[in-house]
Amino acid sequence: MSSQETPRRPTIADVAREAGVATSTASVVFSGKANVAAATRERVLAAAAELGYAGPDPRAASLRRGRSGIVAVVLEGHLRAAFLDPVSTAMMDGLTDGLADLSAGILLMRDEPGDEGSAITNAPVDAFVLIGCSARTRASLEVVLGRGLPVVVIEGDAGEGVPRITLDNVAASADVARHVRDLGHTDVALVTLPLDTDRERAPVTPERVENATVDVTVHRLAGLRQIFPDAPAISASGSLIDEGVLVGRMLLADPATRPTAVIAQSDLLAVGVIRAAEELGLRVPEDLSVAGFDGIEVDGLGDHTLTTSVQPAVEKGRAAGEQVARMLRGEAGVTQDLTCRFRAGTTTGPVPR
Amino acid sequence: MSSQETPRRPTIADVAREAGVATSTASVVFSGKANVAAATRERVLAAAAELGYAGPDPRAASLRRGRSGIVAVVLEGHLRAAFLDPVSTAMMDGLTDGLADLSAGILLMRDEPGDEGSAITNAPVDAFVLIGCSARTRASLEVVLGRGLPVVVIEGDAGEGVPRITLDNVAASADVARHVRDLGHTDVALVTLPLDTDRERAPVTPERVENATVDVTVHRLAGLRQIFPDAPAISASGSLIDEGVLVGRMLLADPATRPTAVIAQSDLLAVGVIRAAEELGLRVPEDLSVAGFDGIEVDGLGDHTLTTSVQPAVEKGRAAGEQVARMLRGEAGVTQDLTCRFRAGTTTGPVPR
DNA sequence: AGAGCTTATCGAATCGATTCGACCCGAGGG
DNA sequence: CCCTCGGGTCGAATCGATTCGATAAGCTCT
Repeated sequence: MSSQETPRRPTIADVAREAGVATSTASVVFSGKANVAAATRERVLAAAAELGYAGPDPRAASLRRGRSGIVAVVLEGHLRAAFLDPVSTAMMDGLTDGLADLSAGILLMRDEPGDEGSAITNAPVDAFVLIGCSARTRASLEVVLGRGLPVVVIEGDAGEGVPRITLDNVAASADVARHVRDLGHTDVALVTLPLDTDRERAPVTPERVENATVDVTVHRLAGLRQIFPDAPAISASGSLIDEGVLVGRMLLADPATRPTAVIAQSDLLAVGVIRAAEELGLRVPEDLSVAGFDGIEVDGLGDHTLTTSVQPAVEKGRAAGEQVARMLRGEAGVTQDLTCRFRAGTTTGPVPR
Repeated sequence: MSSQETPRRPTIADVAREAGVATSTASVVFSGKANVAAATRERVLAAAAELGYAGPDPRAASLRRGRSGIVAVVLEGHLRAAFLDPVSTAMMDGLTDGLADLSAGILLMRDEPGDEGSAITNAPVDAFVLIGCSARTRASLEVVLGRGLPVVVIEGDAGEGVPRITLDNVAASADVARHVRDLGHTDVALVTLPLDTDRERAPVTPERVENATVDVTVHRLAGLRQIFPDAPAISASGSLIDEGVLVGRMLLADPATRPTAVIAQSDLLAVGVIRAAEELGLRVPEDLSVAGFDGIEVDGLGDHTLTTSVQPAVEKGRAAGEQVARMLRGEAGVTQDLTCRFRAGTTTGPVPR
């Protein structure tokens, strides 16, 4: 009303006073948690409009309610990297779905090295979804559990009491390897995901496996090694086509030591290997069989369909979202093991004679 | 100490009592905003450990502080789509950089159709970054402004008083077109980004341009049309390689009407067009010149370097972040116009004779 | 030793909303 | 005609921490 400058934004108390009702009544008008006479509602709304009140302050509301409506998703590494991976994006999609009825927002954060002052300790969130499982993620887990918030871990082991969403990585990898073996291949090379946060691109040695911190990598490797116990392996520094090309060149450069089949732990890596093979004039699958893992749609494969194990990426995210929703309702979270489905493609074939 | 069940999480008051200090002192121990004797700090920390107190509740802190440490990023469309676009991800990267000294988290949200109860009205955030500019984004803008929070708009016009981060899309597009014209091309086709939220893949007509709601598309088109006023154009339904392939097929299928050059409004689309050309047995750039926009790294282009205009995507995000940081410090936000840099690649060449 | 400081700690107000029990009043039932 | 029931509204407590001004204690300097 007065054109004096109003130093601060109006509060619900201001609105209530203007409308001549109690603040509790005004509050109820906005939250709709109780019956309010139509006339009263009108007056409150009018007063709000008058004062330029844009609704309850979410900060205050979340304090009182004990809920902020935000779920944190903690990924390792640069945010950008996470989203270059189609599996991650598919998962995020599923996650938003799974959280839909909470109408919760998703707060992305990386697991920062610095424990103190980290976003993980300070963010006003209701629950956490941890993705992947590096040593760093484990450290983050401590912090999160300390805050007493619900946690769901995707693709990682968080210890007792923390629900997980996992894949049958071992069995699915073994399926892929078995398919390759059944085609007659014995001279097989493996391309693994990063073993640890160092992400070194280098041959995989027993001691490196011993010290590996990324469970997915280790599990898939175990599955592959069930079939090919002695296959040489090189770890890539990330799940990228370009990485696959680099590793592919390492594996295929020397005709003398060239394997007849390469199994990669991700489709992107597999595509890279195929590209490296093409560079070297090798035909796939006539000269070289290549298999991947994930079952994503990959651009640029020509007419090929990648032989791979299709993981339920969207489903993974959705499951995580649903567990979070459950836990926020006070029910116990449940660990879910999702299964991959083997898909024979056109990138694998019989051993060249 | 007692193994009685403690119904609720300890508060800072509990810790203070246990340590025998005032809550204000305990608070200061955690925030570090004032000097505390080492001995006192120890006692408080010990008490906290004893009680399992994991630090101040961020909800309460954000109420009191008036800051939640979260910045909302509003994108249009599915979150997933945003992350399939390398430009978006680069921008997000820059944004996190720009916000670094705020140590703020980023809350992703879509501009939901439903105004009420939307995340946009209820999220406890300190500021907003709006990306793109559809009609929906404009609607979101209203809500945000109503909340009186700082807003920065990337690639869109938000009206007076709202700082923008923009590109010289018109001039940069004209540069690309000029390069193509200087190579002698007169028979040029354009591939545009979506014109509106319908994202229809269809020939661009004057009335469609008239009703277009996506500023970027319109501006880039204007730049291209400065040089090629009559060039036919087809709008893609998104910035994706696959879309480029589809549109490319439409443009190139009929040898009779086939242009000698195609200018796409994004690199991904350009790559798609190149792929479509290769499908049809056309050589690039001998038979067909293709240019893009964005200057991203694209996988799978072989030895080609795309002719394009390189936009400062990371810088765009960083600039937005910095403006947000400024506004939160109470200074006025400043509109920034960033410029693209033309890059001649190997995908454009002289007109085939 | 007293004036003038700095340092450590305390109390109390405050941030802005939500929510629960109490209260009022008119309508319906016995 | 009295009593009960329930819709509508109000007061006041509460959520958990931050912060500012006040107070007390310890020191230096003359």
